Amino acid sequence: MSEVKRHKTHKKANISDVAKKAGVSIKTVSRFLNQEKYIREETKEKVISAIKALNYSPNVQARGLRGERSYMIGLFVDDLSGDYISKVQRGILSGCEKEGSHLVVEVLSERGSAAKVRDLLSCVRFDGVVLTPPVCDDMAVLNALRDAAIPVVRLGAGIPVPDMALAEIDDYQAARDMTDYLISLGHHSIGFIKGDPSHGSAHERERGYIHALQAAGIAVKSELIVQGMFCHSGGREAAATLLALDPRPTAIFSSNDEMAIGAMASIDAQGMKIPDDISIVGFDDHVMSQIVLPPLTTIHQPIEQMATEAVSLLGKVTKQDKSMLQTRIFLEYDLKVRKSAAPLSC
Amino acid sequence: MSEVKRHKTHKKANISDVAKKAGVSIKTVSRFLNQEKYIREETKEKVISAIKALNYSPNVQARGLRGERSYMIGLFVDDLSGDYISKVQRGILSGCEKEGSHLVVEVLSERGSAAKVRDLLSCVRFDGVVLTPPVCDDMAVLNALRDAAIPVVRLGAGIPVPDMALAEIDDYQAARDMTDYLISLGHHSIGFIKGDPSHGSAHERERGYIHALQAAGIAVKSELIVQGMFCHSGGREAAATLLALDPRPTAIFSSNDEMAIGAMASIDAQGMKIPDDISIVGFDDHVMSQIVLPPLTTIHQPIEQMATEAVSLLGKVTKQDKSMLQTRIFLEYDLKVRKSAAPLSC
DNA sequence: CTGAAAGCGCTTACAG
DNA sequence: CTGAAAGCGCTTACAG
Repeated sequence: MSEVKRHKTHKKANISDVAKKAGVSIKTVSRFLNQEKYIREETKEKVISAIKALNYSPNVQARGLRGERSYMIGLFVDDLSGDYISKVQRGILSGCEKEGSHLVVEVLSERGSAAKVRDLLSCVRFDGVVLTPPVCDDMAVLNALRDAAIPVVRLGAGIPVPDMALAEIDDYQAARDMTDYLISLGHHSIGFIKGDPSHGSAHERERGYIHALQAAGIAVKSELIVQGMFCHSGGREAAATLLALDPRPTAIFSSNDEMAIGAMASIDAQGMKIPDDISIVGFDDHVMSQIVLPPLTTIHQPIEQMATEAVSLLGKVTKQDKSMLQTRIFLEYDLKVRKSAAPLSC
Repeated sequence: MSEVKRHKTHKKANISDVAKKAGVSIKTVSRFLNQEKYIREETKEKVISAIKALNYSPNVQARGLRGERSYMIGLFVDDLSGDYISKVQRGILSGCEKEGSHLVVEVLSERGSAAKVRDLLSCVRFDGVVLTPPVCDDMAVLNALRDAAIPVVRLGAGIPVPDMALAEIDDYQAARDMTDYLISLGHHSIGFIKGDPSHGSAHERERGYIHALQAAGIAVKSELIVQGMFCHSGGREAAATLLALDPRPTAIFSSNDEMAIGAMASIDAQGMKIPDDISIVGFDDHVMSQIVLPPLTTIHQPIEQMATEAVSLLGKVTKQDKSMLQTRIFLEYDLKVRKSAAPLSC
C-alpha cells in the first residue's frame, strides 16, 4: 500500500501532514517528537501511526531555527589525519546516534583563529562542540566559544578552564606507570621522546616520566629527553639522537606510538633488535602498534568512549543546566604489555 | 568602539540588525549575501560595512529552511577508520571552504540500509552527498538518494549509475601499468592480492592485472590470485598463501597498500628480504607506504583532490542545472617507484 | 535597482 | 491534556 503512495511520497511529509493524518494539531505532533508529557496514550498512538505511514522525520534545520536545540554537534580539529581523529569521530557518531544529533566537522588549522570560530558559531548554531588537542588548549578558540555561550567538551586537554568539560585519561599517572614498568624491567637509563608542547598531554606525560624516575631514585638526565613533536619523523630523529648517546639508553619511552614507530625504524636502521638490544614503549595504542614488529607495548586510551561520553554530556547540558560543564571525566587507561620491551639482560 | 558594544554583542546580529544599520531593507542585505546582481555599488558598500561592524554571518539553518541551498554537504561512509577517509574529509573540507558549506558526516555501517538513508535525508536537507566505497556501490543507498533527488558524487566507484557523478582514477589502467612495471622488471610469476569484492575498484584492479599479463603473453594462474579483503590481516594471510606455493611467485601485486604492508610482515616472518628475495607493490599511496621498510612502490591516488572536485561539482549542480551530474571525473594517478620492487635477479 | 509580504517547518509562550 | 498564534532568520515570488 505504500507502493501506491510512492509517487506522492516524493515531496517529504512535514509536521502539518502528520497532524492532518492523525487528526490533531501540529503542536500535539511536536509534543510527541519532543517527548513532552501530557499527551494522552490514545492520541500518541494516532500520531505514531501517522508518522509511520508518512515516513516522517522532523527537519533539523527548522527545529534548530526555532528551538533551543540544533541537533548539530561540532567537532573542531586542527588536522584530519591520523588514527586519533578517526576514533574521536567514531565515538562522537555513536553518541550522536543516541542523541539524534549530527556531526559537523570543522578544521581550525591556524592557531588562535578566533575570528574563524566566531564566524562559524554565528553561521551554525551548535548544541555543543568537541575540541581535540591542540585546539582544546587554544585560548583564543576557547574564549570565542565562551563568548558565544556554546557548551564545550575538551578531549584530553591539559589545563582546566572554567565551564568547559574535560574528558581525558590521567596522562601523568599513565606515563608514570609506564616508566615504572620499564624500571621494573631493570632499566635505569630510559630515553624519553617528548610530544608537541602545544598539546597539554605532552607535558603531563613528561611529568609522569620524570616523577617516576625521581621516585625510584634515578637521576633525570636532560640529554635523555628529546623532542619528537608527536610525529613519525620526529620520533625517528629523536631516536637517532638517543642512540648516538654514550652510553646509550637501554630503553626508550616515546610519548606516543607514532613517534615510537618512527623510533623503531631508526633502531632497525642501526641494525639493533627490539627488545633484545633496546626496549621501546609508546603511548596511545595506535592501530599500527599491534601491527608493527614487534608489537608495541603501549598505553591504551579509550578515545572512542571519551568522545561518546563527551556527546552525551553535551546532550545533558542542553536539556538540564549548564553545571554539567564543570565535569571532568577521567577514563581508565590500560598498559598493554606486548613484545617491544623486555627485562634488561646485561 | 567595538569594545563598547561588546556586552550587547552577546546575542549575535541577524539580517534585520544589518539592514537597520545599513539603512536598507533585509532583502537588500540578502541580495548582497547571495551575490545577486542589481545592487548599487554605493548600497553594497553600506551593507558591507554594516556586516563588518556587526560581525554578521548569515545563519545556515535559516537559509537552509527557506532557500534552495542548505550549505550542508553530507559524507556517507561505511566506516571511519583509515587513511582514505581522512584524506576524503580533508578534500571535502577544502571544497567546503570555497563554497561556504559545512561537512556533515554520517555512518552507514549496514549494507542496504535504505531506511536510514531516507530518514537522514528527511531530517537534514543536504545540498549534495559524497559517497565512498563501498557505500557508493550500494544500490539501496543509491536508490534512496535518487528518490530524494539529492545530488550525489561517488568517489572511486565501479559501475556508472545515471545522474550520479563519479570522481575516480582509472583503476583498471593503473593496475595494468603497475603489472606492466613488474613485468618490465622481469617478473613473470606475479601473485595478486584481491580486494573486498563489494568495492568496485577491487574488480577493476584485478582486471588490469589480468589483462596486463595476457597482453604480455603470460598465462594467468588462478592460484596466484588470492583474496585479501583490502585489510592488513587479509594481506598477511594472502601473502602466506602465495609464499607457500611451489614455485613461489617472484613478485606480489597487492591491490592496496594496507594489504601490501600485511604481506610485508608475512614475507619478513619467513625471513625473506624485500626486494632481494621477492618484490612487492601496492596501490593507494597510503601514509604508511613511505614509512615502511623498504618504502613501498605503489599507485598514488589524488584522493583529496577527488573529494575537493566532488564538492565543487556539487556546488555547480545546485546553482545551475542537474546535467552536471552526468559528469565522470577522471583524475591522474601516479606510479610511485620506491624500493620494494626490483628487477628479477635470477 | 529596491522593498513589503509571505512562508520554509518547526518550537515557544500562552490559552484553554 | 490540547490547540491557535507568533516567530526563529532567512529566501522566494512579486511589486514597484
